[in-house]
Amino acid sequence: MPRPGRNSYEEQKPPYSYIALTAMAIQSSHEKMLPLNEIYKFIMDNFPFYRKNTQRWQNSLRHNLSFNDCFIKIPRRPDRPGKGSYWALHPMCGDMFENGSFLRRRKRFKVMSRLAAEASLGVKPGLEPTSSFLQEQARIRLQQWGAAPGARFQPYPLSPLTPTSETPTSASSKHSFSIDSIMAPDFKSSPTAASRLLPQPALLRPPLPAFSHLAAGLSPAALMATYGMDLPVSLATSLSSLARFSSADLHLLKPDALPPAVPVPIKPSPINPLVGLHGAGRPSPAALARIGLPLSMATSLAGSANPAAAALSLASMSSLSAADCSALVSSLKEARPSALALTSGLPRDNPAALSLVTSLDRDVAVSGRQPLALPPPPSAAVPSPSSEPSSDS
DNA sequence: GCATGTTTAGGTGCGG
DNA sequence: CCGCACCTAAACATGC
Ligand SMILES: [Mg+2]
Repeated sequence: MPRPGRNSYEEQKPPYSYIALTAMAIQSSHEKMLPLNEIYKFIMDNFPFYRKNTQRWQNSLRHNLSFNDCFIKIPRRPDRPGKGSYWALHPMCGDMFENGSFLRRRKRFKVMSRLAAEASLGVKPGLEPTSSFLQEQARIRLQQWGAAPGARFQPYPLSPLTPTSETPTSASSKHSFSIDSIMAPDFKSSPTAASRLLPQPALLRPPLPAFSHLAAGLSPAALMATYGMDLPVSLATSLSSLARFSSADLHLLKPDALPPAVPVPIKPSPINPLVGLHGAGRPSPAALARIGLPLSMATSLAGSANPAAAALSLASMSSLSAADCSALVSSLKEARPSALALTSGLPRDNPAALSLVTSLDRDVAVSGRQPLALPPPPSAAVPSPSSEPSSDS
């Protein structure tokens, strides 16, 4: 029997969960993201208990990374070669722990499931049971595009702050393809399905300058969650280090200051970096980005019988303008599974689709990075005369 | 083979 | 009893 006095620090299991340990490791890093082996190293350096039986607990830890939505992968860019992705905290997960002691957790963080997404979008539930339907939809769509090289992407409304009115989307954007042709192509393989995709405007990533004043203060990981493909770590770091973005900092984002887009098959993470701007526990405007959206808020806003009231309540919680809020709420209802799918990944097994996507990304790099007029900086909170957030129910 | 991820499955403990 | 957070094992895929 082990002596009570002898098995102290090095043999005692720390009272922290794997989630807590991993969050500690990630938050201790300057960029708020770490590769797997660095997470290992942090835990072993700081908790001698985990210097033994590494195979066992590391298996559990990897399970936690995959299973828990609060951990997301940040794709590596060519300027950071290495094994595996970076792991970061989901920008929406906020303060997972009471007071930050890592000992007690609040509610489990879960992003919108497929069923919830379809329900909030008013879409017929599909047949595939897997929760990774976003990736699957992306794969299917891209294969279709690969078969039809002239096709173009629907712009995805990732950031509601993106001035969509200024984007070169023609009136044909209302020519929506049938949702059924996306959701169940295997069951509806009519020849018109592919042609119905046909005229589509170019894929638009939210252009950085449009909301770069909001990028100031975000972690590099949060920025790269959306711009992992386009944003070098160094630029993400310099952006996040700004206390407040001013027009004098625009030179950081001049097109010639940005490196050329690199056609690399990297999965963009379906995360919007604008989250977390309004304090812990507060839903940010980006919470309406449909992706990475906490289920409770997505359903309540999308399902609100009174969109105007929902927008008003959102305005009271954020510093967004009333117009932005109403646009946000309405766009939530109009979101299509294809828009979700577009953000969720690239196929590695389809060269045709891959080349198409990378070429589109080059177009985005040119057209999406023109210097834009900055939206007015967030002023004081909206007075909101009827300040009660009427989340009808 | 090994590192990195994803997923399924079964188990424990706690609180309503 | 149930739901929930958490733990552990293991099968499996993928890329180097
Ligand atoms: Mg995860």
